[in-house]
Amino acid sequence: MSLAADSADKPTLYKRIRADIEKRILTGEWPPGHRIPFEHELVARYGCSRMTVNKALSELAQADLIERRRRAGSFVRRPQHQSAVLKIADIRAEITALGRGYGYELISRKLRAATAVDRERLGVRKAGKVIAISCRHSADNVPFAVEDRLIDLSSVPSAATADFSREPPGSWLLHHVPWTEAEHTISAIVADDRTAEALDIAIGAPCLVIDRYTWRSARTITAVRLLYPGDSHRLVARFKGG
Amino acid sequence: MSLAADSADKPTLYKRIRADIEKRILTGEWPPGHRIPFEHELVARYGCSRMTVNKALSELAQADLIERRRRAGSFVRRPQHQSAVLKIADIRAEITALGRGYGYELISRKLRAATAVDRERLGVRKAGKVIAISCRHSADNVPFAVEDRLIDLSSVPSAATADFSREPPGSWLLHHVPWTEAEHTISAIVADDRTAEALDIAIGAPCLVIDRYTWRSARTITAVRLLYPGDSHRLVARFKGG
DNA sequence: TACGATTATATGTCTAGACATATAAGTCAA
DNA sequence: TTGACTTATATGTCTAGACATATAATCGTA
Repeated sequence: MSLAADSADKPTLYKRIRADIEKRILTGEWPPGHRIPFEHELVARYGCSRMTVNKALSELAQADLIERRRRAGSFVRRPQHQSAVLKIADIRAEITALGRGYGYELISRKLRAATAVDRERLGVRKAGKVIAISCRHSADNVPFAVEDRLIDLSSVPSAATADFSREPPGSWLLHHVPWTEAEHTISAIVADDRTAEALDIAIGAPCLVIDRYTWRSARTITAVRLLYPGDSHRLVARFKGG
Repeated sequence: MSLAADSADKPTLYKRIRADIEKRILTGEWPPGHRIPFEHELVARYGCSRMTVNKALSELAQADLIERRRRAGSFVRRPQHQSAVLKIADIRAEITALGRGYGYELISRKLRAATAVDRERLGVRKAGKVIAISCRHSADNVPFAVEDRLIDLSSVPSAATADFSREPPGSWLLHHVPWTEAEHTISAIVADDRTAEALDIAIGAPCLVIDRYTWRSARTITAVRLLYPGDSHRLVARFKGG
């Protein structure tokens, strides 16, 4: 019944208040829509100032666990946006993390003025230079994914001199272009003859396709298409809060 | 040069401070590793109390945009975990949001004691009752996805009396089971004869597979496998933060 | 009954202090 | 040079107030 935990704690008071409330929400004791105690009630219960309680509630609100409404109170939020955190690591890091030997092979690299197709793929209007890269990643010498990438040189001029024969472009970009936004589109296809050969699978075998479009501050950086053998590779996403 | 915006603003001061800093980070003006001004410097710059600055910085820290280190200062964070927010809406909501007509068809519903296969799929040890559901979702009368679901009745007893002939189990669960965690595995297969018929596609056509495993507080709730036609359906994920 | 004005109230923001604490940096001795 | 000790400092938390503001509830009126 009592909110306050009397045990001697290391965590600070506002963190304890936040954890207490979070626990009640996560266990379902306070279901979506439930009104949590008013600030002044929590102040009385924990014997602290309003700012301390306010900090705890503000953080819960920032984490979308509760919703605060003036005059009405604070309420447990309904699982609103069913979303998942999809971990799409840099492929080299991903393979290394699995404890497998990473292999990289540059198939082609072309620096050219952007064609109409390039511009459409990057979603830009102005003509400029681009780098088109095709490469293959492998794990323990087994093909893992083939990559087909376009980099907008006007956004990332330094890419022109990067050595993509040794370092995969995804890894290079990750370390040279900070704070990007991206959009992923996931779909499935069956392997055509070229894809089948590159991935060493049968023609007609299923492939998982990830199209990623990356930008920073409304500025296109790169567009990439990744093809994985569909039956071997798995994307794992964990989500919380829905 | 000046951090302060002199224009008459609606937003409160701490929000303006936060936005100012966020902008500098997102534009790359303050790259990863850059030390942002000390609290006392911002206090001087904005002419406010330390608590106001502290609130702005605390929120940036909670959003993982900056890292705060005692005695050292606050630093722009490196794009650390390459992750994406994958929106996987409830299928009915997803189709409705697209402005298309939603159709639902219950194929089978069985209430049974959990078999060994069921227990393994749910990741539970104890035997108990489960509901096995097979159903199909359609958009404008075109098959959209087929669903094969298992619900652990010991976790969700009320599911036993739910009417799944009219409401899809995913929607029902979303509204009756709050705050869950889930793990998604995405892969690709080619359609076998049964799948091909259910989705009205050719045998051997690509299919996108989502396996979702949902629990709450270490308690399994449901395991579901969704099959989408691979060339028509697209999962879109946006991510932000490196 | 329906609508408009008033009021009460919970949250939102802010201040000017305080003490705690982790730790970078400097100091000094072995 | 290395290690141990000290100190300065930036952040972390907290208080006891204040006024602002959105809005649910109430009351009065058409």
